[in-house]
Amino acid sequence: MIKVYCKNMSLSETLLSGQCFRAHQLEDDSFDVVLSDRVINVKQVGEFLHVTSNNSHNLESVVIEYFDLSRNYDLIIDNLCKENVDFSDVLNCCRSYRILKQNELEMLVSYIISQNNNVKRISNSIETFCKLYGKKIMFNKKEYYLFPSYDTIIKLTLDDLIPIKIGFRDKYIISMIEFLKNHKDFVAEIKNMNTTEALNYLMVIKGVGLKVASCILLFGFDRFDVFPIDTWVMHFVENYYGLKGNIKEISNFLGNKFNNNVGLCIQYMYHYNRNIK
DNA sequence: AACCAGGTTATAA
DNA sequence: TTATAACCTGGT
Repeated sequence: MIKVYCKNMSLSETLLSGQCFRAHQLEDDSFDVVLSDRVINVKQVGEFLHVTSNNSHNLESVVIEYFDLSRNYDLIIDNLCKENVDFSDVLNCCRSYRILKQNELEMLVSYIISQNNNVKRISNSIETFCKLYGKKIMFNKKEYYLFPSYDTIIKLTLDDLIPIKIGFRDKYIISMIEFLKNHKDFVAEIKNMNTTEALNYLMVIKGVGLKVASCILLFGFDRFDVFPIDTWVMHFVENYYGLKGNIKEISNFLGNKFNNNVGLCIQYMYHYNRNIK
């Protein structure tokens, strides 16, 4: 077991907020979480995370990256509070919430599935997908399945997707697969792009619009200058700022307000509206 | 029994 | 260029 310092972070708030579809809460309030290459059990004890895993190789750095522990959220939030006093109560409510750095390919598939869908069904679909096509991991006498590899995913057909129960989104996954076949190194490619380039690159895939592409960049590539505006955020802006408009108008409003941290702030709005208020 | 869900696409005005 | 219907499916 290793202990990792996680000042001012809330594990449960972070994992249960809806950004991650593969965290399992256990009776002792710890979580089993399936990461890219391993399963971890993580429990918060004060300002530390106690972590075990089936694979202890580089475990500390893996945990630090996944929970984004090297970023100074207090500093970011303090600065945002100064610039946006009218938003400070939301910011302060979200101080212990972290943006996870999740697997890129998993984010791509997960957020394509997420459109016009609910969290429970999304989780079920992803779980089935992993069970069918991912590598099995035994951890604490339980079965877990890693997210399927690139090489496995690009071989899948429309028929292979039937048991996943994703309805009309199946053709979008096929479009993604065709895209992936031509871009084996898409992760490295995106890392070398600015955010606008990366969004346009991803939106070539049928079923990936601005919202889904933004979520992929936010949760998979820790890009905070994106606009993951969904129905929850639209409701928040309407209730909180009395602003009604189309996505473009809301984007302009938020972009001018929050600049390079607009993605983080929008995620806080989502979190605040859906999980706190 | 409808209604809705972390949207996108295709079509029409 | 902007607005609106249609979309699989199961959870509530």
